[in-house]
Amino acid sequence: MAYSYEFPRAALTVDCVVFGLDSEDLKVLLIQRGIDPFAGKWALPGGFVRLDESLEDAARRELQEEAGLSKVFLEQLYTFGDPGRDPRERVVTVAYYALVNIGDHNVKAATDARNAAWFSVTDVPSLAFDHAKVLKVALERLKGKVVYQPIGFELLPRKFTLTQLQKVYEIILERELDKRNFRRKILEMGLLEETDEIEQDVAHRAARLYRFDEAKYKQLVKKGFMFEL
Amino acid sequence: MAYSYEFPRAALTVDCVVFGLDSEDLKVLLIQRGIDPFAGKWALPGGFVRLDESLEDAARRELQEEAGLSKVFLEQLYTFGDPGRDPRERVVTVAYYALVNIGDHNVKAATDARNAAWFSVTDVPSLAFDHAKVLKVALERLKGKVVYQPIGFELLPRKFTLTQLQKVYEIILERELDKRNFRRKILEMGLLEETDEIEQDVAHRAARLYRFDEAKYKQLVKKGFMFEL
DNA sequence: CCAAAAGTGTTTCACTTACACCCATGA
DNA sequence: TCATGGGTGTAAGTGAAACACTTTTGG
Repeated sequence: MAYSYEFPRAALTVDCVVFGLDSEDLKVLLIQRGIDPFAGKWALPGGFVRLDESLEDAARRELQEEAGLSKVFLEQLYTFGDPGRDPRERVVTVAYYALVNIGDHNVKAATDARNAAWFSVTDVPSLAFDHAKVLKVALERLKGKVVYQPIGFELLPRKFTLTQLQKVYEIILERELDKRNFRRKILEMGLLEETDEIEQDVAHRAARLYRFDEAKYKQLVKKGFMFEL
Repeated sequence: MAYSYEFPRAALTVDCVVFGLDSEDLKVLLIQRGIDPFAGKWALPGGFVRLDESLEDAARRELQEEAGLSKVFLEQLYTFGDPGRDPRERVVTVAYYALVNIGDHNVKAATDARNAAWFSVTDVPSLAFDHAKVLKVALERLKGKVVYQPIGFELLPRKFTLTQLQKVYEIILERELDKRNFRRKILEMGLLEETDEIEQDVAHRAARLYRFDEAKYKQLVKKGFMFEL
Protein backbone atom coordinates (compact mmCIF):
# COMPACT_ATOMS: atom_id res chain seq x y z
CA MET A 1 0.00 0.00 0.00
CA ALA A 2 1.53 3.29 -1.09
CA TYR A 3 0.82 6.66 0.43
CA SER A 4 -0.46 9.37 -1.72
CA TYR A 5 -1.39 12.74 -0.35
CA GLU A 6 -1.97 14.42 -3.66
CA PHE A 7 -5.14 12.53 -4.63
CA PRO A 8 -8.49 14.21 -4.14
CA ARG A 9 -10.46 12.35 -1.53
CA ALA A 10 -13.92 10.91 -1.29
CA ALA A 11 -16.16 12.13 1.49
CA LEU A 12 -17.00 9.55 4.14
CA THR A 13 -20.36 9.19 5.83
CA VAL A 14 -22.26 6.69 7.94
CA ASP A 15 -25.91 5.81 7.42
CA CYS A 16 -28.10 3.83 9.78
CA VAL A 17 -30.96 1.51 9.04
CA VAL A 18 -32.90 1.57 12.29
CA PHE A 19 -35.41 -1.23 12.63
CA GLY A 20 -38.25 -1.19 15.07
CA LEU A 21 -41.31 -3.31 15.56
CA ASP A 22 -44.87 -2.65 16.49
CA SER A 23 -47.42 -5.39 16.94
CA GLU A 24 -48.09 -5.58 13.22
CA ASP A 25 -45.06 -4.62 11.23
CA LEU A 26 -41.35 -4.27 10.91
CA LYS A 27 -40.60 -0.57 10.73
CA VAL A 28 -37.70 1.54 9.62
CA LEU A 29 -36.83 5.00 10.85
CA LEU A 30 -36.50 7.67 8.20
CA ILE A 31 -35.57 11.33 8.27
CA GLN A 32 -36.98 13.93 5.96
CA ARG A 33 -34.16 15.88 4.38
CA GLY A 34 -34.13 19.61 4.85
CA ILE A 35 -31.59 20.54 2.23
CA ASP A 36 -30.45 19.62 -1.25
CA PRO A 37 -29.70 17.27 -2.74
CA PHE A 38 -33.04 15.49 -2.33
CA ALA A 39 -34.52 18.22 -0.12
CA GLY A 40 -37.88 17.05 1.19
CA LYS A 41 -37.15 13.40 0.41
CA TRP A 42 -36.97 10.73 3.05
CA ALA A 43 -33.58 9.22 3.81
CA LEU A 44 -31.75 7.06 6.32
CA PRO A 45 -30.33 8.94 9.28
CA GLY A 46 -26.62 9.52 8.86
CA GLY A 47 -23.88 12.03 8.37
CA PHE A 48 -20.20 12.73 8.02
CA VAL A 49 -17.58 10.84 9.91
CA ARG A 50 -15.30 13.06 11.95
CA LEU A 51 -11.58 12.52 11.87
CA ASP A 52 -11.29 11.69 15.54
CA GLU A 53 -14.16 9.22 15.96
CA SER A 54 -14.51 5.60 14.98
CA LEU A 55 -17.08 4.58 12.38
CA GLU A 56 -19.33 3.06 14.99
CA ASP A 57 -19.02 6.13 17.18
CA ALA A 58 -20.05 8.26 14.21
CA ALA A 59 -23.11 6.06 13.68
CA ARG A 60 -24.08 6.32 17.35
CA ARG A 61 -23.57 10.05 17.37
CA GLU A 62 -25.79 10.49 14.33
CA LEU A 63 -28.47 8.31 15.89
CA GLN A 64 -28.37 10.46 18.97
CA GLU A 65 -28.36 13.74 17.09
CA GLU A 66 -30.93 12.92 14.46
CA ALA A 67 -33.29 10.68 16.36
CA GLY A 68 -32.48 10.90 20.05
CA LEU A 69 -31.52 7.23 20.16
CA SER A 70 -28.81 5.86 22.41
CA LYS A 71 -27.58 2.49 23.63
CA VAL A 72 -29.14 0.52 20.83
CA PHE A 73 -27.98 -2.66 19.17
CA LEU A 74 -25.80 -1.56 16.27
CA GLU A 75 -23.81 -3.54 13.75
CA GLN A 76 -21.94 -2.68 10.60
CA LEU A 77 -23.86 -3.69 7.48
CA TYR A 78 -21.98 -2.90 4.29
CA THR A 79 -20.07 -0.08 2.66
CA PHE A 80 -21.58 1.56 -0.38
CA GLY A 81 -19.24 3.56 -2.54
CA ASP A 82 -20.22 3.52 -6.18
CA PRO A 83 -19.25 6.70 -7.99
CA GLY A 84 -22.44 8.58 -8.72
CA ARG A 85 -24.42 7.44 -5.68
CA ASP A 86 -24.32 11.09 -4.61
CA PRO A 87 -25.07 13.56 -7.40
CA ARG A 88 -22.58 16.13 -6.23
CA GLU A 89 -19.35 14.36 -5.52
CA ARG A 90 -17.88 11.05 -4.50
CA VAL A 91 -19.32 9.99 -1.16
CA VAL A 92 -18.64 6.62 0.38
CA THR A 93 -20.97 5.54 3.15
CA VAL A 94 -20.48 2.88 5.76
CA ALA A 95 -23.95 1.59 6.52
CA TYR A 96 -24.97 0.25 9.92
CA TYR A 97 -28.18 -1.33 11.06
CA ALA A 98 -29.73 -0.89 14.46
CA LEU A 99 -32.47 -2.70 16.35
CA VAL A 100 -34.58 -0.79 18.82
CA ASN A 101 -37.66 -1.28 20.87
CA ILE A 102 -40.01 1.41 19.61
CA GLY A 103 -41.82 1.65 22.92
CA ASP A 104 -38.67 2.42 24.92
CA HIS A 105 -37.39 5.05 22.58
CA ASN A 106 -39.42 8.07 21.86
CA VAL A 107 -37.98 9.22 18.60
CA LYS A 108 -37.62 12.88 19.24
CA ALA A 109 -38.14 15.54 16.70
CA ALA A 110 -34.70 16.07 15.26
CA THR A 111 -32.84 19.10 16.52
CA ASP A 112 -32.54 20.73 13.17
CA ALA A 113 -36.23 20.75 12.38
CA ARG A 114 -36.24 17.75 10.12
CA ASN A 115 -38.94 15.17 10.53
CA ALA A 116 -38.27 11.68 11.81
CA ALA A 117 -40.86 8.96 11.36
CA TRP A 118 -41.34 5.21 11.35
CA PHE A 119 -42.41 3.53 8.11
CA SER A 120 -43.46 -0.05 7.59
CA VAL A 121 -40.72 -1.73 5.58
CA THR A 122 -43.35 -2.97 3.17
CA ASP A 123 -44.42 0.56 2.44
CA VAL A 124 -41.51 2.98 2.34
CA PRO A 125 -41.60 6.15 0.28
CA SER A 126 -39.09 6.81 -2.46
CA LEU A 127 -35.73 7.37 -0.78
CA ALA A 128 -32.82 9.72 -1.36
CA PHE A 129 -29.47 8.54 -2.76
CA ASP A 130 -29.15 4.76 -2.97
CA HIS A 131 -30.89 4.33 0.34
CA ALA A 132 -33.49 1.97 -1.10
CA LYS A 133 -30.66 -0.41 -1.90
CA VAL A 134 -29.13 0.02 1.55
CA LEU A 135 -32.46 -0.79 3.12
CA LYS A 136 -32.83 -3.86 0.95
CA VAL A 137 -29.42 -5.16 1.99
CA ALA A 138 -30.25 -4.46 5.63
CA LEU A 139 -33.48 -6.40 5.39
CA GLU A 140 -31.72 -9.37 3.87
CA ARG A 141 -29.09 -9.25 6.57
CA LEU A 142 -31.70 -9.06 9.30
CA LYS A 143 -33.60 -12.03 7.92
CA GLY A 144 -30.44 -14.03 7.58
CA LYS A 145 -29.06 -13.12 10.96
CA VAL A 146 -32.14 -13.47 13.09
CA VAL A 147 -32.17 -17.25 12.77
CA TYR A 148 -28.70 -17.90 14.05
CA GLN A 149 -28.08 -15.00 16.42
CA PRO A 150 -30.27 -14.06 19.37
CA ILE A 151 -31.02 -10.53 18.20
CA GLY A 152 -34.79 -10.77 18.06
CA PHE A 153 -34.88 -9.72 21.70
CA GLU A 154 -33.41 -6.33 20.79
CA LEU A 155 -36.72 -5.38 19.22
CA LEU A 156 -38.71 -6.10 22.38
CA PRO A 157 -38.89 -4.55 25.84
CA ARG A 158 -36.57 -6.14 28.36
CA LYS A 159 -39.42 -8.30 29.62
CA PHE A 160 -41.65 -9.92 27.08
CA THR A 161 -44.05 -12.79 26.53
CA LEU A 162 -43.30 -15.83 24.43
CA THR A 163 -46.05 -14.85 22.06
CA GLN A 164 -44.46 -11.45 21.51
CA LEU A 165 -41.16 -13.12 20.77
CA GLN A 166 -42.79 -15.53 18.36
CA LYS A 167 -44.43 -12.60 16.62
CA VAL A 168 -41.03 -10.92 16.16
CA TYR A 169 -39.78 -13.94 14.27
CA GLU A 170 -42.95 -14.33 12.27
CA ILE A 171 -42.83 -10.73 11.15
CA ILE A 172 -39.17 -10.74 10.24
CA LEU A 173 -39.19 -14.12 8.56
CA GLU A 174 -42.57 -13.54 6.94
CA ARG A 175 -43.90 -16.95 7.83
CA GLU A 176 -45.95 -18.43 10.59
CA LEU A 177 -44.43 -20.57 13.28
CA ASP A 178 -46.00 -23.34 15.29
CA LYS A 179 -46.71 -22.14 18.80
CA ARG A 180 -45.87 -25.33 20.68
CA ASN A 181 -42.74 -26.08 18.69
CA PHE A 182 -41.51 -22.51 19.02
CA ARG A 183 -41.98 -22.42 22.77
CA ARG A 184 -40.35 -25.79 23.30
CA LYS A 185 -37.36 -24.90 21.18
CA ILE A 186 -36.70 -21.48 22.62
CA LEU A 187 -37.18 -22.59 26.22
CA GLU A 188 -34.97 -25.65 25.84
CA MET A 189 -32.11 -23.41 24.78
CA GLY A 190 -32.04 -22.11 28.33
CA LEU A 191 -31.51 -18.49 27.34
CA LEU A 192 -34.73 -17.17 28.77
CA GLU A 193 -35.18 -16.41 32.41
CA GLU A 194 -38.73 -16.74 33.64
CA THR A 195 -39.75 -13.74 35.74
CA ASP A 196 -42.51 -13.83 38.32
CA GLU A 197 -44.37 -11.10 36.49
CA ILE A 198 -47.18 -11.32 33.99
CA GLU A 199 -48.35 -8.91 31.36
CA GLN A 200 -50.76 -6.18 32.44
CA ASP A 201 -54.02 -4.75 31.13
CA VAL A 202 -55.00 -7.48 28.72
CA ALA A 203 -58.54 -8.63 28.25
CA HIS A 204 -57.73 -12.30 28.61
CA ARG A 205 -55.43 -14.53 30.59
CA ALA A 206 -52.17 -12.67 31.18
CA ALA A 207 -49.02 -14.29 29.85
CA ARG A 208 -45.85 -14.84 31.80
CA LEU A 209 -42.97 -12.44 31.17
CA TYR A 210 -39.49 -13.66 30.29
CA ARG A 211 -36.13 -11.97 30.10
CA PHE A 212 -33.21 -12.77 27.81
CA ASP A 213 -30.27 -13.92 29.90
CA GLU A 214 -27.25 -12.38 28.21
CA ALA A 215 -24.77 -13.81 30.70
CA LYS A 216 -26.11 -17.31 30.25
CA TYR A 217 -25.91 -16.95 26.50
CA LYS A 218 -22.27 -15.86 26.53
CA GLN A 219 -21.44 -18.69 28.86
CA LEU A 220 -23.13 -21.23 26.60
CA VAL A 221 -21.40 -19.84 23.52
CA LYS A 222 -18.06 -20.47 25.17
CA LYS A 223 -19.06 -24.10 25.53
CA GLY A 224 -19.80 -24.30 21.80
CA PHE A 225 -23.50 -23.53 21.88
CA MET A 226 -24.98 -22.12 18.69
CA PHE A 227 -28.28 -20.30 18.71
CA GLU A 228 -30.53 -21.44 15.89
CA LEU A 229 -33.98 -20.37 14.91
CA MET B 1 -27.35 14.13 6.15
CA ALA B 2 -25.75 17.54 5.80
CA TYR B 3 -23.02 18.49 3.39
CA SER B 4 -19.83 19.81 4.69
CA TYR B 5 -16.92 20.63 2.47
CA GLU B 6 -14.80 22.26 5.11
CA PHE B 7 -14.00 19.10 7.09
CA PRO B 8 -10.64 17.46 6.60
CA ARG B 9 -11.14 14.06 5.06
CA ALA B 10 -9.98 10.56 5.88
CA ALA B 11 -8.03 8.69 3.25
CA LEU B 12 -9.83 5.67 1.78
CA THR B 13 -8.17 2.41 0.86
CA VAL B 14 -9.11 -1.15 0.02
CA ASP B 15 -7.29 -4.19 1.38
CA CYS B 16 -7.71 -7.76 0.20
CA VAL B 17 -7.47 -10.98 2.12
CA VAL B 18 -6.65 -13.48 -0.61
CA PHE B 19 -7.16 -17.08 0.40
CA GLY B 20 -5.66 -20.01 -1.43
CA LEU B 21 -5.34 -23.67 -0.66
CA ASP B 22 -2.67 -26.24 -1.17
CA SER B 23 -3.13 -29.87 -0.25
CA GLU B 24 -2.29 -29.22 3.38
CA ASP B 25 -3.22 -25.76 4.39
CA LEU B 26 -5.30 -22.69 3.97
CA LYS B 27 -3.00 -19.92 2.79
CA VAL B 28 -3.17 -16.18 2.66
CA LEU B 29 -1.34 -13.92 0.22
CA LEU B 30 0.86 -11.24 1.75
CA ILE B 31 2.96 -8.47 0.31
CA GLN B 32 6.16 -7.23 1.83
CA ARG B 33 6.01 -3.48 2.19
CA GLY B 34 8.72 -1.44 0.51
CA ILE B 35 8.15 1.87 2.24
CA ASP B 36 7.23 3.32 5.56
CA PRO B 37 5.23 3.03 7.63
CA PHE B 38 6.03 -0.61 8.37
CA ALA B 39 8.68 -0.87 5.65
CA GLY B 40 9.78 -4.49 5.38
CA LYS B 41 6.71 -5.80 7.18
CA TRP B 42 4.19 -8.10 5.58
CA ALA B 43 0.76 -6.71 4.83
CA LEU B 44 -2.41 -7.45 2.94
CA PRO B 45 -2.40 -6.28 -0.68
CA GLY B 46 -4.31 -3.06 -1.08
CA GLY B 47 -4.15 0.62 -1.91
CA PHE B 48 -5.97 3.85 -2.38
CA VAL B 49 -9.39 4.07 -3.94
CA ARG B 50 -9.53 6.40 -6.93
CA LEU B 51 -12.35 8.87 -7.26
CA ASP B 52 -13.74 7.36 -10.44
CA GLU B 53 -13.75 3.67 -9.56
CA SER B 54 -16.07 1.62 -7.39
CA LEU B 55 -14.76 -0.01 -4.23
CA GLU B 56 -14.82 -3.44 -5.79
CA ASP B 57 -13.07 -2.15 -8.90
CA ALA B 58 -10.37 -0.69 -6.67
CA ALA B 59 -9.92 -4.04 -4.96
CA ARG B 60 -9.67 -5.86 -8.31
CA ARG B 61 -7.21 -3.32 -9.63
CA GLU B 62 -4.98 -3.70 -6.61
CA LEU B 63 -5.08 -7.47 -6.89
CA GLN B 64 -4.03 -7.18 -10.51
CA GLU B 65 -1.30 -4.65 -9.86
CA GLU B 66 0.17 -6.14 -6.73
CA ALA B 67 -0.28 -9.84 -7.36
CA GLY B 68 -1.20 -10.35 -10.99
CA LEU B 69 -4.57 -11.80 -10.03
CA SER B 70 -7.69 -11.34 -12.10
CA LYS B 71 -11.18 -12.80 -12.32
CA VAL B 72 -11.20 -14.15 -8.81
CA PHE B 73 -14.07 -14.60 -6.39
CA LEU B 74 -14.22 -11.35 -4.43
CA GLU B 75 -16.61 -10.18 -1.75
CA GLN B 76 -16.69 -7.24 0.61
CA LEU B 77 -15.72 -8.22 4.14
CA TYR B 78 -15.87 -5.29 6.55
CA THR B 79 -14.75 -1.70 6.83
CA PHE B 80 -12.06 -0.84 9.35
CA GLY B 81 -11.76 2.77 10.33
CA ASP B 82 -10.61 3.23 13.88
CA PRO B 83 -8.59 6.40 14.36
CA GLY B 84 -5.01 5.36 14.91
CA ARG B 85 -5.05 2.23 12.78
CA ASP B 86 -2.57 4.06 10.55
CA PRO B 87 0.19 5.86 12.45
CA ARG B 88 0.32 8.83 10.11
CA GLU B 89 -3.22 9.96 9.53
CA ARG B 90 -6.81 8.78 9.44
CA VAL B 91 -7.16 5.98 6.92
CA VAL B 92 -10.36 4.01 6.50
CA THR B 93 -10.05 0.75 4.66
CA VAL B 94 -12.76 -1.32 3.03
CA ALA B 95 -11.57 -4.90 3.30
CA TYR B 96 -12.44 -7.57 0.74
CA TYR B 97 -11.70 -11.25 0.72
CA ALA B 98 -10.88 -13.27 -2.34
CA LEU B 99 -10.73 -17.00 -3.04
CA VAL B 100 -8.31 -18.29 -5.62
CA ASN B 101 -6.99 -21.56 -6.85
CA ILE B 102 -3.27 -21.31 -6.20
CA GLY B 103 -2.42 -23.62 -9.07
CA ASP B 104 -4.21 -21.52 -11.68
CA HIS B 105 -2.73 -18.23 -10.61
CA ASN B 106 0.97 -17.72 -10.61
CA VAL B 107 1.36 -14.91 -8.19
CA LYS B 108 3.73 -12.71 -10.07
CA ALA B 109 6.47 -10.66 -8.53
CA ALA B 110 4.80 -7.35 -7.89
CA THR B 111 5.68 -4.57 -10.31
CA ASP B 112 7.22 -2.33 -7.74
CA ALA B 113 9.72 -4.86 -6.49
CA ARG B 114 7.88 -5.86 -3.39
CA ASN B 115 7.65 -9.51 -2.52
CA ALA B 116 4.43 -11.45 -2.65
CA ALA B 117 4.16 -14.81 -0.91
CA TRP B 118 1.67 -17.33 0.44
CA PHE B 119 1.60 -18.02 4.15
CA SER B 120 -0.29 -20.68 5.99
CA VAL B 121 -3.02 -18.95 7.99
CA THR B 122 -1.85 -20.82 11.06
CA ASP B 123 1.58 -19.32 10.73
CA VAL B 124 1.51 -15.73 9.54
CA PRO B 125 4.24 -13.26 10.41
CA SER B 126 3.51 -10.09 12.34
CA LEU B 127 1.49 -7.84 10.06
CA ALA B 128 1.44 -4.12 9.35
CA PHE B 129 -1.39 -1.84 10.51
CA ASP B 130 -4.39 -3.74 11.91
CA HIS B 131 -4.09 -6.40 9.25
CA ALA B 132 -3.93 -9.20 11.79
CA LYS B 133 -7.42 -8.22 12.87
CA VAL B 134 -8.62 -7.98 9.28
CA LEU B 135 -7.29 -11.46 8.62
CA LYS B 136 -9.02 -12.78 11.73
CA VAL B 137 -12.36 -11.35 10.63
CA ALA B 138 -11.85 -12.78 7.15
CA LEU B 139 -11.17 -16.24 8.53
CA GLU B 140 -14.31 -16.12 10.64
CA ARG B 141 -16.33 -15.00 7.66
CA LEU B 142 -14.91 -17.75 5.48
CA LYS B 143 -15.68 -20.40 8.07
CA GLY B 144 -19.17 -19.11 8.51
CA LYS B 145 -19.90 -18.69 4.85
CA VAL B 146 -18.49 -21.89 3.48
CA VAL B 147 -21.24 -23.99 5.04
CA TYR B 148 -24.16 -22.20 3.48
CA GLN B 149 -22.76 -20.87 0.22
CA PRO B 150 -21.08 -22.96 -2.45
CA ILE B 151 -17.79 -21.08 -2.41
CA GLY B 152 -15.49 -23.98 -1.57
CA PHE B 153 -15.21 -24.65 -5.31
CA GLU B 154 -13.48 -21.32 -5.81
CA LEU B 155 -10.40 -22.68 -4.13
CA LEU B 156 -10.11 -25.65 -6.48
CA PRO B 157 -9.34 -26.08 -10.17
CA ARG B 158 -12.40 -26.14 -12.38
CA LYS B 159 -12.35 -29.93 -12.35
CA PHE B 160 -11.74 -31.65 -9.08
CA THR B 161 -12.26 -34.91 -7.23
CA LEU B 162 -14.73 -35.38 -4.40
CA THR B 163 -11.85 -36.05 -2.05
CA GLN B 164 -10.26 -32.74 -2.95
CA LEU B 165 -13.53 -31.00 -2.25
CA GLN B 166 -13.91 -32.78 1.05
CA LYS B 167 -10.39 -31.72 1.98
CA VAL B 168 -11.29 -28.08 1.27
CA TYR B 169 -14.06 -28.24 3.82
CA GLU B 170 -12.00 -30.15 6.34
CA ILE B 171 -9.20 -27.61 6.17
CA ILE B 172 -11.45 -24.57 6.41
CA LEU B 173 -13.72 -25.96 9.10
CA GLU B 174 -10.83 -27.58 10.96
CA ARG B 175 -12.65 -30.84 11.49
CA GLU B 176 -12.86 -34.17 9.77
CA LEU B 177 -15.86 -35.15 7.71
CA ASP B 178 -17.24 -38.58 7.05
CA LYS B 179 -16.43 -39.63 3.50
CA ARG B 180 -19.64 -41.47 2.69
CA ASN B 181 -21.91 -38.89 4.25
CA PHE B 182 -20.06 -36.06 2.55
CA ARG B 183 -20.26 -37.63 -0.89
CA ARG B 184 -23.91 -38.54 -0.55
CA LYS B 185 -24.87 -35.10 0.62
CA ILE B 186 -22.93 -33.12 -1.94
CA LEU B 187 -23.99 -35.33 -4.85
CA GLU B 188 -27.65 -35.32 -3.86
CA MET B 189 -27.67 -31.55 -4.11
CA GLY B 190 -27.26 -31.95 -7.85
CA LEU B 191 -24.75 -29.13 -8.18
CA LEU B 192 -21.90 -31.26 -9.42
CA GLU B 193 -21.58 -32.37 -12.97
CA GLU B 194 -19.71 -35.64 -13.40
CA THR B 195 -17.11 -35.36 -16.17
CA ASP B 196 -15.76 -38.37 -18.07
CA GLU B 197 -12.26 -37.58 -16.95
CA ILE B 198 -10.23 -38.94 -14.07
CA GLU B 199 -7.28 -37.52 -12.21
CA GLN B 200 -3.84 -38.14 -13.69
CA ASP B 201 -0.48 -39.34 -12.41
CA VAL B 202 -1.52 -40.76 -9.11
CA ALA B 203 0.00 -43.90 -7.68
CA HIS B 204 -3.35 -45.50 -6.96
CA ARG B 205 -6.80 -45.75 -8.41
CA ALA B 206 -7.61 -42.48 -10.14
CA ALA B 207 -10.68 -40.60 -8.94
CA ARG B 208 -13.43 -39.23 -11.13
CA LEU B 209 -13.39 -35.48 -11.82
CA TYR B 210 -16.41 -33.29 -11.20
CA ARG B 211 -17.28 -29.75 -12.13
CA PHE B 212 -19.45 -27.25 -10.23
CA ASP B 213 -22.53 -26.45 -12.29
CA GLU B 214 -23.08 -22.73 -11.71
CA ALA B 215 -26.12 -22.53 -13.99
CA LYS B 216 -27.81 -25.41 -12.19
CA TYR B 217 -27.12 -23.80 -8.86
CA LYS B 218 -28.67 -20.49 -9.85
CA GLN B 219 -31.67 -22.27 -11.23
CA LEU B 220 -32.14 -24.24 -8.01
CA VAL B 221 -31.76 -21.12 -5.90
CA LYS B 222 -34.65 -19.55 -7.78
CA LYS B 223 -36.77 -22.50 -6.72
CA GLY B 224 -35.87 -21.90 -3.09
CA PHE B 225 -32.91 -24.26 -2.81
CA MET B 226 -30.44 -23.48 -0.05
CA PHE B 227 -26.94 -24.87 -0.10
CA GLU B 228 -25.91 -26.23 3.26
CA LEU B 229 -22.70 -27.85 4.39
C1' DC C 1 1.40 -58.53 -4.39
C1' DC C 2 1.52 -54.56 -1.82
C1' DA C 3 0.27 -49.77 -0.82
C1' DA C 4 -2.91 -46.20 -1.36
C1' DA C 5 -6.93 -44.10 -2.07
C1' DA C 6 -11.70 -44.77 -4.57
C1' DG C 7 -16.00 -46.03 -4.08
C1' DT C 8 -20.23 -47.82 -1.94
C1' DG C 9 -25.36 -48.95 2.01
C1' DT C 10 -27.54 -49.62 6.08
C1' DT C 11 -28.90 -48.86 10.76
C1' DT C 12 -29.55 -45.86 14.61
C1' DC C 13 -30.75 -41.85 16.75
C1' DA C 14 -32.09 -37.11 17.19
C1' DC C 15 -34.67 -33.52 15.71
C1' DT C 16 -38.37 -31.47 13.21
C1' DT C 17 -43.06 -31.25 12.09
C1' DA C 18 -47.90 -31.62 12.47
C1' DC C 19 -51.64 -31.36 15.22
C1' DA C 20 -56.18 -29.92 19.18
C1' DC C 21 -57.90 -29.11 23.47
C1' DC C 22 -58.55 -27.15 28.13
C1' DC C 23 -57.51 -23.10 31.09
C1' DA C 24 -57.46 -18.50 33.00
C1' DT C 25 -58.96 -13.94 32.76
C1' DG C 26 -61.50 -9.67 31.93
C1' DA C 27 -65.38 -7.65 29.84
C1' DT D 1 -70.96 -16.72 29.94
C1' DC D 2 -68.47 -15.47 26.28
C1' DA D 3 -64.41 -14.09 23.79
C1' DT D 4 -59.57 -14.10 23.72
C1' DG D 5 -55.29 -15.67 23.88
C1' DG D 6 -52.23 -18.81 27.29
C1' DG D 7 -50.47 -22.90 27.91
C1' DT D 8 -49.49 -27.87 27.15
C1' DG D 9 -47.82 -33.45 24.85
C1' DT D 10 -47.43 -37.03 21.48
C1' DA D 11 -46.77 -39.54 17.28
C1' DA D 12 -44.85 -39.80 12.66
C1' DG D 13 -41.50 -38.62 9.53
C1' DT D 14 -37.18 -36.88 8.00
C1' DG D 15 -32.45 -36.09 8.03
C1' DA D 16 -27.86 -36.66 10.40
C1' DA D 17 -24.34 -39.59 12.12
C1' DA D 18 -21.83 -43.69 12.76
C1' DC D 19 -19.68 -47.29 10.72
C1' DA D 20 -16.08 -51.26 7.27
C1' DC D 21 -15.14 -53.58 3.45
C1' DT D 22 -14.20 -54.35 -1.57
C1' DT D 23 -12.22 -52.41 -5.86
C1' DT D 24 -8.89 -50.31 -8.79
C1' DT D 25 -4.47 -48.88 -10.05
C1' DG D 26 0.54 -48.06 -10.11
C1' DG D 27 4.85 -49.23 -8.29
